[in-house]
Amino acid sequence: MSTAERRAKEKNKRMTEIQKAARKVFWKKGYHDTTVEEIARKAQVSKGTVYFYFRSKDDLYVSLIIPMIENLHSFLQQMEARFEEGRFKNGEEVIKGIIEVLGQAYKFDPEALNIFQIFQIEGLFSVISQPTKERLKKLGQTNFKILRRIISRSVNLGYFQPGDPVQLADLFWGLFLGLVQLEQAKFQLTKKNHLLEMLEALVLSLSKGLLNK
Amino acid sequence: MSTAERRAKEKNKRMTEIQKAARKVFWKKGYHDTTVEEIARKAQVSKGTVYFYFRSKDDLYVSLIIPMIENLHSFLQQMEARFEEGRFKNGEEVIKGIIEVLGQAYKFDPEALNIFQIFQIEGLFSVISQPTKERLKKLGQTNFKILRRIISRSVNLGYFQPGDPVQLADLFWGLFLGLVQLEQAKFQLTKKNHLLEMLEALVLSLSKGLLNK
Amino acid sequence: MSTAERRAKEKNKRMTEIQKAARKVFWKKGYHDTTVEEIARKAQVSKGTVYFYFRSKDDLYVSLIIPMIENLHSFLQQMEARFEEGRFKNGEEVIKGIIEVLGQAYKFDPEALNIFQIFQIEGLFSVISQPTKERLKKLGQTNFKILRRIISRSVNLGYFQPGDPVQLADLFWGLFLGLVQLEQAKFQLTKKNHLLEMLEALVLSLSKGLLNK
Amino acid sequence: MSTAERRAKEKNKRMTEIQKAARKVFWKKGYHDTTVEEIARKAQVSKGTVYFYFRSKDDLYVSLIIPMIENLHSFLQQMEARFEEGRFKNGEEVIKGIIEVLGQAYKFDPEALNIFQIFQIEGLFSVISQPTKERLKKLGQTNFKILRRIISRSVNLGYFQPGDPVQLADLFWGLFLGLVQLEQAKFQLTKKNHLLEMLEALVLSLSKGLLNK
DNA sequence: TATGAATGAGGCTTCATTCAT
DNA sequence: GATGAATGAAGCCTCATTCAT
Repeated sequence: MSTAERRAKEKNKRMTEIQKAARKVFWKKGYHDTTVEEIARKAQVSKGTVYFYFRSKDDLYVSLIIPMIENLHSFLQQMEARFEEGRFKNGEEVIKGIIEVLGQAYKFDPEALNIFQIFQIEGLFSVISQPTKERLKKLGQTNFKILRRIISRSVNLGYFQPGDPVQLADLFWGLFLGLVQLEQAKFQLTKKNHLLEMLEALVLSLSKGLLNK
Repeated sequence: MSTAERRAKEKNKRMTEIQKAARKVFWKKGYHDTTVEEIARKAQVSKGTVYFYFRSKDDLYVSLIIPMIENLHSFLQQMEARFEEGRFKNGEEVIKGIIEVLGQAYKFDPEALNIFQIFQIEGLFSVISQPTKERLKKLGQTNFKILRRIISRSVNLGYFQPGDPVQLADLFWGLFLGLVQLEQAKFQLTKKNHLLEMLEALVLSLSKGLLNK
Repeated sequence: MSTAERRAKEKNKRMTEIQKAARKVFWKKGYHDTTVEEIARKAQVSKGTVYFYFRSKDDLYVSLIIPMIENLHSFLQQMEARFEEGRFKNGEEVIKGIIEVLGQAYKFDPEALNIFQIFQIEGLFSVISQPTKERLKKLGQTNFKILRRIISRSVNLGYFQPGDPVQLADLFWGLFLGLVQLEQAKFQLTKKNHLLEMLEALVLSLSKGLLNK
Repeated sequence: MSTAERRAKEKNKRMTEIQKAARKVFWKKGYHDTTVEEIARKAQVSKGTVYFYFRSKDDLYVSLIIPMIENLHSFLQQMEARFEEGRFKNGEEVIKGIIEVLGQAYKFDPEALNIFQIFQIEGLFSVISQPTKERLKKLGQTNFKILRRIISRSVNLGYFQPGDPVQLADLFWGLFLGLVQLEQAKFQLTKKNHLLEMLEALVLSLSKGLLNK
């Protein structure tokens, strides 16, 4: 390994460590109540170092969210591809598929997902700078559009009962967000997380209601 | 009307005006990014006046939420009473009832409801002071308990499919929260609000999935 | 009694009540931590009323101190007059006389005396506005000069041991201030006040030390 | 000298500079009328820097006083030790010893001593936060107790006239406080300080009055 | 006269960000 | 590259004072 490579690796490691620390603190205290100071302390580096790797607090924050969204994007794309290939034979399988994607995203990085919500409710919070927000918005919307497309085609295929596909997508998305939220609130008390089980239960409930049988 | 009365009315009006302004700003920017300065400006009063009517920023914030929670409490209590009187003949009616209550709460004060969520995700945000949080927590939990009780009895009555009532309550609550959230995000873009329609659609979807038929 | 007289009396009563309340609060909390609000509340009047009778917080504050200084002035003048009349036959009587004057001043208004100290240590505190301070300074110095004159003559009469009369005056004055201060500190704990006894003891101790025998 | 050492020294210097500036301002204007702004300006640093070195205004304030009290504590302990060793042959030597200790304390840091008084009259002023006050109180009381012990034993040894040792301790302490105060007030005018001479004179006066001969 | 709502200057403190070493 | 001291903008809050009623 060349010196340059080792350097790059070393650099990368530092970055990752800072992000790891940042994730913990952001997740525990929220954006505003998190100080760069605390992140630096937890990452065992100086404040200056944090600013060496990240332009700003915002930047660091977003760096935690992007992978999460991209990950979700990747899962959704895969699902859409499989959908196009005709792998989903009926509505129940589609529901299961969607729920699975959401579950995977959650498993990928539960903490990032939590942070991700903040972005989702950005109508409520302007936790991040306007340009950053725009960038995230775009990414989020792209994902949402894929979801809509899948649902829309499911309706066309007669898998789902006729209805507004946008509304159905909202239903899924909102359900998911709400449950994550709720789980988090409860997690504070019980330190146990039931989201995955919840999602399972959801499949059963919804599959009987939404489907065209 | 006596002078004293007019004064009292005048005073009350000012308070309401400040709250109105506060609601707008809190709702637009979130707790942290809202400055008392801006609230005062929007309410066309001085900062001092805000502090004349409210002990602190927290206090003002909570003053917006409490009525909402209490309102929800009242609706839930009414529903529970009706439930005890045997007014709900089957699971579908229970679902409709619950959705209706949530819808009423939303209609009562859509903005407050949004703010209320912040409290729901308080694990993520420590947006408000500890004592204030405790106070809200208690109120919120009481409401949640009523909801659980209703669902639990519905299961016992055979209205709903057997299952964990807590999980079902979570399902409703999470669904509701998530949808409100989503609607708000969309409201930012379209300025149109579909929550009530969404809730309607939800009745149909869920009633077919959850019910014991 | 004419209407005008009754009015004047009524007015005077209000003022006195405010001063009474002010004295209590100033004495308990000190100048800075006392709010006009609290004085008004304790006097059962509105804040506006306080400002009707007193130009400012300073003004009210000083209004409590002036009588105290004037009272001391009067006592000192009386003593000096008696001294000139040759009523004090020896140094011990002079010491007793001085201590008595200080004791009387204390008895006259213990609280005001406490407040009065603040003025004494005005080198340390600029609790009051400059012009007000000047005014008080002058009054205080006048008193101090009388004290010096008495001591100076006592030395000339051979009552006291030769020494700088200014220094002796300081000794008395400082002793008195220090003791009052100490008593106050202890008063916080024991709620008992021993100043008068202390002054008695002082006579004994000093009379044996200072006198020319 | 290593870079780290130089840095540490530099840092220490800054702190001292801030304290120096703070002392001047606190001493001139008193706690309340002193603004952090002014201290920062006088120390030629930004407000933020003051808070980098001191947690709060209180903290800075106390940092000026503690050394003084500790210094006094050390002197008193030394004296008590010498007392126990039988170094003080008679009452006059004890008085001289006490006065000397007080004089040393004054020499150590005249300004801090002045500030210290504010604490002495804390019944009157609640100049500092409750916890801070408690901390100071304890330190102050410890010193006072040593003084009392010395006096108490002096009485038992027949050095002093029978009497309440607490009262005698008060006498010394009050005298000292009062004189310091007075000197300070005069210092404002003459810019000359006679405290040490005053203390000398005091020895003579008191030694003749208090002693058992 | 009396009230008390309203004001706004000013104080303390936090913290993201910069920069000399 | 890394550090951490230094900065200063900005936020919350208090309270003496004013003024319309």
